[in-house]
Amino acid sequence: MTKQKETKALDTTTEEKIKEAARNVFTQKGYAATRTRDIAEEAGINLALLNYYFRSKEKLFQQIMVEKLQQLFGVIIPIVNNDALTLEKKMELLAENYINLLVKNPELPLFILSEIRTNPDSLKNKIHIQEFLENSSIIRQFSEKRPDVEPIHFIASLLGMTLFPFIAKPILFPNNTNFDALMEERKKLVAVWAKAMLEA
Amino acid sequence: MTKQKETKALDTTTEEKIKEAARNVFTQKGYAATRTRDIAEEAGINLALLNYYFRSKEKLFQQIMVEKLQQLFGVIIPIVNNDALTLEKKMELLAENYINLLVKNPELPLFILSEIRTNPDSLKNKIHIQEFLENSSIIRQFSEKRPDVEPIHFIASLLGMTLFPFIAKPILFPNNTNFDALMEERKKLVAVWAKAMLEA
DNA sequence: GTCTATACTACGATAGAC
DNA sequence: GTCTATCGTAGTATAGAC
Repeated sequence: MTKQKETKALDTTTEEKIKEAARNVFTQKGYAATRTRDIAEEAGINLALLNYYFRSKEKLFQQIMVEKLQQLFGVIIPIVNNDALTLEKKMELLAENYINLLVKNPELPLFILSEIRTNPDSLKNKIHIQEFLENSSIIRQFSEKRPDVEPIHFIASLLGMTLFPFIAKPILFPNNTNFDALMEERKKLVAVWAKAMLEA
Repeated sequence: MTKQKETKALDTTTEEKIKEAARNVFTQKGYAATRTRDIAEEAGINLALLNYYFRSKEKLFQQIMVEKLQQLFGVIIPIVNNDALTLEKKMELLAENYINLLVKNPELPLFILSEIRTNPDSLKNKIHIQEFLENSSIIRQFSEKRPDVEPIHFIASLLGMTLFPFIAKPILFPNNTNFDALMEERKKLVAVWAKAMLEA
């Protein structure tokens, strides 16, 4: 039996502690406003250790960014490209699974969009959405049903309805009162409204 | 006759040159990643002059932020609260006027949302959307038509459909090809789809 | 692997001449 | 009002002891 790398109960290795702290600080303040000292402090370790493990602030950030991109797109890809699902079922699943993810990680979409804005290369060579979408099952199904409408309009509306409340949360829901409950009931609304758009 | 402050033909005073440069750099890179030296260079003036006119990076940023908030909300407020307009007409005007504004200033919504995220006080004491929305004409009209749905869901969907393509532009439209033409045709789509949502 | 101490650079801001 | 020169500090990263 080969020796496996041991994983501690709470995965509380130094490397993981730094990563966890980096997730918090980067997603809260953004790359530019984050100081490596903040991360070190939050991780409860010395600043030098951060560079020992990750070489630089930039390299550490890249790792977090890749993680977050996978989180955000990991939900959408298996649904959108599953030919076994009807278009209607796709919309239901997308709304439900996305909102589930976002209630747990409300800062996720704005983090990614903000960092891409500041540095468009965050995305380069990591995700190629356009080619992916063009050949996707959801696009084919939509075009069949609505050949008169450019499919990207529908995708943008569906994603907009789902993601926008989280993106604009500080503006639209500044007091945060029962935001989660609203999002819970929103799952059904998005599906219903998206279906209505199909016929209109 | 009192002496008026003279306005040069192209308003090319030093102060305005700095502000114009600040608009460009801040909206492109965000507050934290912006260096005052970049602004000075772009304005074609010396770094010291920036502080002479605006005292600090922070103060200069505040001025730009207020401008941008007025731009973004200036479009929405007169429509949303105009009792003379039907709900349907409001949706048409909102889509049309917002997209007109955003085609000219595509970076506007993501700039504001990103900066609020990094520093929520950017908004404090500047705009009170919640109180404003609660008493708005559009909310009353919607509640009358659809007492079964929390109105904020509808607002979020309408704004999401309109704003999201611009917020997610680098992801959804990375090649930028005929983006403007798509947005032009989107005006009608948003209105049609929003109306369909009213009945669903 | 982890720490202390420090090098080095970049940035915001100001002093002071013109 | 505008410039040059510079101060002070904060930030990333590394050297070297333990």
